[in-house]
Amino acid sequence: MKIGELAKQVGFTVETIRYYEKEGLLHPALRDPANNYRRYDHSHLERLIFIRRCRTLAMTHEEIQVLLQARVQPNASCETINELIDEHIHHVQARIAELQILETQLIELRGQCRAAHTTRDCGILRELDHPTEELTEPAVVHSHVPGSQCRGGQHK
Amino acid sequence: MKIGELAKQVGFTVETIRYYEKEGLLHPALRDPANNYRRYDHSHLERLIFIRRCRTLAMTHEEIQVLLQARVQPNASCETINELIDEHIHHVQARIAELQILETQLIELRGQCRAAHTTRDCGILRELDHPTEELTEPAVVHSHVPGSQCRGGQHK
DNA sequence: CTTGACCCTAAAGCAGCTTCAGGGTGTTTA
DNA sequence: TAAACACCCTGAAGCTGCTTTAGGGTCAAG
Repeated sequence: MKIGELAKQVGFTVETIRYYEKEGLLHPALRDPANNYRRYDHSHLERLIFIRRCRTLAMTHEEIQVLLQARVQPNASCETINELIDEHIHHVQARIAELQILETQLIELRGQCRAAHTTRDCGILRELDHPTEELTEPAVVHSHVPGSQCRGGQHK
Repeated sequence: MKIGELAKQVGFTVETIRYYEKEGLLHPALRDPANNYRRYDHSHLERLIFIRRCRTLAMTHEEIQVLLQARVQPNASCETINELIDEHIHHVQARIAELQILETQLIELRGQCRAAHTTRDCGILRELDHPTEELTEPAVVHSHVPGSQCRGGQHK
């Protein structure tokens, strides 16, 4: 099948599939000599479903690579896999904990200004200007789960 | 003071401070004519502390810009600020909910393989290969909070 | 024979930095 | 006085997982 069909079946965009090929997650497809279109078979589809499942579980490409490797070594121990999942769970849990602290702090902050005043008298701005003790600690330190690299202030 | 000193006082790296200047979060510093070094005063320090606090609370630069704007308009209504914080809280809460679903799914998955077998018999790989009903739904759809853009599989 | 749906590549964009390459400045110490 | 070392500068690339854009072929239907 062609890439559009594959995309539809598996629920990725065609761009994503091409991207996965470039990244080495998906084996390069054979090309139709006539027009250079990619041609896919059932094994590609299975692999993509596997990948999709892993991404749904917020695994990185690196983690997925490990699992894909393991998948083609039926006689190896699956301990690596268990450890990978365990670690991943820990990351997720750590992230949740961080965000819960963040939530608490934000609600506390929000409480500084219940009614609408002028910004001059806004308790929120005041709080942000002169951080209170217990609100000063970084809520979000670091993590590897969903989007850690992008947000969450780990200042140094 | 020079940038290194400022960095130490406020807890950012010098690179981050220069980056903030380039992004427009921080006003460009005056330069020492002798050597072109940046020179900072107390207002820069205050502004950076404000920014740091906001980043600790995982706000985007865009959100911080809004707050910084508001900060210099003492007579304006602070309703915008309240709304911004409220929305931010919602994002964080939504993100937590997503991650909790993810956690549940991962633990369920992990349960498929308690002892270490060969990968051939690994319940985890089996599950990833042939997704079960209730585990098929995307746990992480989207969000704007801490790192949404980077991770979390929103396939299409 | 043109319209529209599909395919291709390479490069840039997103967020918020960090790192690197390449090069000055300034103080201290041998 | 010269080397060593800490600090400053700029511009560009790298990180993650895609998405978007630009520019261009292929192919079936009307």
